[in-house]
Amino acid sequence: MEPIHRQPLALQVASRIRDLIATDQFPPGTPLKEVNLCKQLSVSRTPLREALKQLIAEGLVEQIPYRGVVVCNPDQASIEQMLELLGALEGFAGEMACLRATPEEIDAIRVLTQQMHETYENDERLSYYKINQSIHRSIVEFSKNGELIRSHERLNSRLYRIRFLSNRRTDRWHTAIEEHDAILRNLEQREGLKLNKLLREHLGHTWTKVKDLYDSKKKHPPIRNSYHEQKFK
Amino acid sequence: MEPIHRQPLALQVASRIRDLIATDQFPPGTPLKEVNLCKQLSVSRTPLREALKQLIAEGLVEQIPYRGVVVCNPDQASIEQMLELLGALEGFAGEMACLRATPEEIDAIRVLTQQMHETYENDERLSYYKINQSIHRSIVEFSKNGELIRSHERLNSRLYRIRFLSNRRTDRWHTAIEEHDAILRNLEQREGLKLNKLLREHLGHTWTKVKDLYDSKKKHPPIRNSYHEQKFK
DNA sequence: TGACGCAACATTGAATACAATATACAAAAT
DNA sequence: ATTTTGTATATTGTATTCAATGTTGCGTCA
Repeated sequence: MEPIHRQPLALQVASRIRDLIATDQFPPGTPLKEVNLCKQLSVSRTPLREALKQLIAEGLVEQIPYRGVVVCNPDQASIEQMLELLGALEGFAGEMACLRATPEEIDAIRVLTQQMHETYENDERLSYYKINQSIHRSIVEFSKNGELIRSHERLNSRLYRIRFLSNRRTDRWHTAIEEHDAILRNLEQREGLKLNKLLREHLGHTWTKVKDLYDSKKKHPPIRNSYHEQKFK
Repeated sequence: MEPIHRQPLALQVASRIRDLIATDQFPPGTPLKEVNLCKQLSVSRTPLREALKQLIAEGLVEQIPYRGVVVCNPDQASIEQMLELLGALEGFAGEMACLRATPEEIDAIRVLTQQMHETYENDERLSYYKINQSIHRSIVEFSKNGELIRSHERLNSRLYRIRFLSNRRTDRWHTAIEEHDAILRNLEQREGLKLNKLLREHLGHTWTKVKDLYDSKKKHPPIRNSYHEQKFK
């Protein structure tokens, strides 16, 4: 029988903060002050600190001794590295999925790819983004490698926000969909090596999108709303 | 001038426990009771708990609510998955290293490989193990991808103990060294794809070694010295 | 004899109190 | 005027206390 899963407070706090970061409510640079957060989340410092420790381990926030925890603001270089690694993980996952995915699972990808086309027709960017995420997550799941799935999940969550922000760009939308068609085809035909290459390239293109976003930001630097932001440099 | 790096207590505690697990002083199944460890390490529960949270995030220990933390005892399936992922990471790292390693860095690998030969001649297994680790770690470093390096480091540390234990087997030693020669050759000639494949296969062979160890353990189950061990099942 | 219930104990979860450290600002010295 | 230094304050790091939960073992009752 399925055991009941408990959620210690620290875990709940961690997921909440994760969400707040992913949805840009805690943008990079935000100082996560313990007493403030305690009040906002109605928990005491102990579980909050344990949650922060977890986020530190995930690389979502960074800690400076006696100075506190701030939301990470990865620079271009580390984002490029993260996407490169994500590409490697997904590529390998795709290769394994070609060996291990069941026909039913491939059907599921087919359905999702079809839905992705529909979001394109209807210009629904948010749905597109979510379906895109689903497809990639599914492919990784079908590798049937739990470690790989967890690694991917963690890295992906760190990139969630930045990829979401770069999703507004519409110029690469069409080619992205074509790439997904190719991904589906190669999965259907169990062409592991080709799928690996495709996925790595696909993520490489994501990097160019993100890079454009960054470059345009540099020209028009956003107004900072937190006077604390520069404190830690 | 080089800044002084502080080590919060929790971090120090975490590395200490990590070492204790890697060196098999805390074998799988060992319950990590907070008050005990506090006394042994002379710290209070708060930093200890934060350290444990970190180890949980790393996957080195697992926590059951209200029942405590125990050293993970990964089964064959998850070890296989971990090694598969490690192979993918190292393979990809090797591919990138072919693009990015400097000649001096490749020289360093050459030196290490030579030293590895010497440990083989002199039958020094511990040195062999450590040099082997150095080579693999170096290749990953030469990928110049910090994210990849950290992911590899974490996964590798989880496998440290089990690989160390399986290092006693001597029958695959010679072929392993030959593989390392091939790895060096392909790195020198910047044959990224071939090196990728080689490294993945190399790790695949590690799996067969580990598997043999496991299988022999099954026939002669070790005597358990902790009466708590079975408490959590 | 075996199952159930209850109580005592052990252990973790959470909150609070206290100590260590860093920052900011003002006063004093050059 | 500028730099330095001391002190107040804010914030994190650590220890301790209290509460919640799980386990064990014994006694009672069918």
